[in-house]
Amino acid sequence: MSTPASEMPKAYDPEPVESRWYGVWEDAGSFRPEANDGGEAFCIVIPPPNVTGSLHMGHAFEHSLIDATIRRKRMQGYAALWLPGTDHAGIATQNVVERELAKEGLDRHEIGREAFVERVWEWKGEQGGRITAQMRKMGSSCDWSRERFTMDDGCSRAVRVVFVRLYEEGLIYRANRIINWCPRCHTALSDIEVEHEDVDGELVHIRYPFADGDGSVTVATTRAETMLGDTGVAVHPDDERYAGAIGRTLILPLVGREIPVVADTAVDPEFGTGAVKVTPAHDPNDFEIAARTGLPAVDIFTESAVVNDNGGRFAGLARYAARDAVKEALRSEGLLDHVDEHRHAIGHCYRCHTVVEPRLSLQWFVKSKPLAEPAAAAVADDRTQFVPENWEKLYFDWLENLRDWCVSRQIWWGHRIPAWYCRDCGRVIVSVDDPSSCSGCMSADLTQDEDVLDTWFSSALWPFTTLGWPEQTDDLGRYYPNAMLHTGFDIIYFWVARMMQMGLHFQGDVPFREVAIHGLVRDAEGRKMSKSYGNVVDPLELAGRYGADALRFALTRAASPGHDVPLAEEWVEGARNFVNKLWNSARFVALNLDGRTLAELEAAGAPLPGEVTLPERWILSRLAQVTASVDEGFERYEFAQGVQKLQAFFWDEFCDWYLELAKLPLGEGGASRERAQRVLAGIQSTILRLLHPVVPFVTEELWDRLGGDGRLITARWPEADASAVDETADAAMAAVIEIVSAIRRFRSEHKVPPSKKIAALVVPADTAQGSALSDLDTHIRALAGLDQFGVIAGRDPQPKEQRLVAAGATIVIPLEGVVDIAAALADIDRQIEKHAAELAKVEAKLADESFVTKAPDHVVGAMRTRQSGAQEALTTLRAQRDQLAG
RNA sequence: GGGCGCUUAGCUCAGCUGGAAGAGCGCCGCCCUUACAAGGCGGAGGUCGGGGGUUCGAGACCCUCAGCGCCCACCA
Repeated sequence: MSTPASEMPKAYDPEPVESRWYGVWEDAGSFRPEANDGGEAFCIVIPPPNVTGSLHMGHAFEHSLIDATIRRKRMQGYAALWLPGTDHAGIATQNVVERELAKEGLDRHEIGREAFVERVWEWKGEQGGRITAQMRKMGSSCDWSRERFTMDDGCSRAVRVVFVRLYEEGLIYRANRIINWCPRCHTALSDIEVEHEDVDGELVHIRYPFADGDGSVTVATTRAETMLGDTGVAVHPDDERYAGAIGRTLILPLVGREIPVVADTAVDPEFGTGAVKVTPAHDPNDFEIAARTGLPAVDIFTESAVVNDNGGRFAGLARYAARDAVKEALRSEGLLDHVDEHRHAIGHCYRCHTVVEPRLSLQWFVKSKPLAEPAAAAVADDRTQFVPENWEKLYFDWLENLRDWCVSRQIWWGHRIPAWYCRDCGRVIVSVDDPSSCSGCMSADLTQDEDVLDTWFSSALWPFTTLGWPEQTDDLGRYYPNAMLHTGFDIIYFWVARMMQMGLHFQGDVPFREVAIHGLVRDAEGRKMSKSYGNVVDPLELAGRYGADALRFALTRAASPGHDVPLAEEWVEGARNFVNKLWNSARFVALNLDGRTLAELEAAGAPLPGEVTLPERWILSRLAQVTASVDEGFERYEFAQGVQKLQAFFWDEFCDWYLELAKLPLGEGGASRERAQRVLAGIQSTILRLLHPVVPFVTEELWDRLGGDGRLITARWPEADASAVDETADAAMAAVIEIVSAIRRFRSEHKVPPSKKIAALVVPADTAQGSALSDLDTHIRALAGLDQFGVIAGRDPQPKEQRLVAAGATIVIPLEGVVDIAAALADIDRQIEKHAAELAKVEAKLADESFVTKAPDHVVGAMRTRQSGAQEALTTLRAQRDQLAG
């Protein structure tokens, strides 16, 4: 023991404890799986946070779950590995550094690509350690010797190997397609990087006159400015209204271009006017119509969504200014038919929230089908299971409707695409290593593709690149597939589904056996934490004030798969109180161990000396049950269930009842004291170990002070001792508790001061109860504040006595000098009322013929027991009432 | 337009296979009882969103309505 128990302060102070242990653990190598070398592998890779970010509440929550999972597995003897790392977060990080540059009045284009990337690496160097330092503060038990970064050498090489392999397999290709373009970030985005939002817009109806001057066709559009890029108008081939129009030529207003009317079945005759303006460069549908009907594409926007020279006199106008100008011009030419209100969804960039522009451009794509099908199958046949299962449906739906993934980004921070173009022969060379000459014409005049890959491309490889792939390392063999993954539902598409695809394709097996989905951390009112609400809480700040353990406890106590977690400061305060209670229970135990350690007493173990008492049998029985159920809760990631059960057991049963009851045998000395010490030690030790995955710091500290085996607490995960379960003891103690509570209630209701000792006699429900009560008479006297207590076989109602019915027993309390008759009568009337209501309810049930015949015997039997119990209670109480009233 | 989820005590939520309504926080009394006032003891508070149905029995299962939330969607 490092500190004598007598020096334990009354109030637990987390600060010195939490700042001490992390280093000890790390120095001992206890976060390395090698600490359990012979054990079965159990690996979780971290969902890599942004390298330049800082720890927010969502991380704190997720990490609490991962850490609880990994610490428990470690205690169970697994070679448990929590593999940490960070993500380069392409667009996000680039944006941050660009803002830094802007403060200096600089633009990335001014300093050039090389200098800019250098700048980002510098930034990463300065900021990169922050989040990992914060994780240490929170107690996350990562193996930092294996820490990775998505852009470190190994991961970068892996990305190239994957890209080349997919390219050679025909699963990566380059094509001119309509992609989602962010005019602020100046890059393409994948479909899921676009967030749709309903907005009130307009449906503008424009007349396009025929070239021959004979009439016009009216088209409807939500984006009037794109008419500048129209190269045709499409109608449904069966639409009689336009039967004569197909093949005729229209004059595009404001531009003057001659454009044809074409027929295409993609047109919905019901919508708008049934005639669609076709803008192949700025709308995916139109692009496809154009592809089928041979219409050309005219790009009218710059990369910033400003009208370019193809827009004629509108050139130089930003897209919304152009929209107004186009409408105004059409109006003045009398071609603006009318404008309807129209609510529709428009896409925004998920990084900067700018409205996304569909844009025709040359990009790299990953073919989806061949990768998606095996990924769906692996979940369908349970090689990977989602917890809770209902997220699987979402996963399947997404994979089924997956379109090819645009993976090229026009930014500078990221994995540069390993493709080179030969200036001489135009050949495309895709290669893991930088080529020095063209593989076709041998020319040395090569230029590398300017684009980088989507950040999620490297994330998709995380479960195996972090283990050393493409090298066939020992870690890869040992820890792939990962045991499981903890992550949020918001990145099932971005990340989970893609890891499944890549893992299956490149490793031939799923990346993890289970995916436990957690919810969002919300505030006390259930609102999402966000800057705009101003309800964002800093986890480090809370941990600083209440302890990392308290924050972890508060989060874990509410965590159940798939569900959001509300968090208010009061909850954390409550968790802090819990930790303090734990501290003090240990302090009590420590003060009563005669300088011995938990380990010594546990080793002394069974058989316990002397005769094992009811409270001892009971608490050991309860411990066994609770251990089993906590273990099961953790195993199923039902942390809330496990933690709440443990909390209730520790506080309500162990502290409130057993510790109080133990004070007597501890005072008796001899075998009684020895026995109580061993029981206390066993329970305290088990509680510490069960709690350790959730509140590692305080439990380690207490183990250090009381444990005494010179080892860290991580040694053993407790197993439930099924043989300790003792239902007889459970029932007997339940009765004792009920009887003591009844007497306490009586005292409290009649304001009998604690200093005033009263007497009580109990007529037990049966002989077993009777002997339990007799055995515990001293305890009961202490707990209920009695100076006299006795168990008697029977007693007729007498004047100046009160009767309480509890657990089938009758408690007799002399009233003389304690409570006046009127108050006692009122008390009895309340009890009579309660039991009469119970009897009425039960008898109504038993009078129901179909209940008695159809319900299972044990249910009917239980009902009969309740009936006789209520009847007896009423008989007793009424007789007593007559006595008092008479 | 599809899909998912939620509606239980003042607040946030548990209630797994249908058999006497729970926790934490808050609230109201009484207590510094030598582990803990960050505590102890006692208490109040719910016709489980509405309406149907299945069942001997429904907070739990089915249908339906209402309200809220989230995700997906290239009808211009």
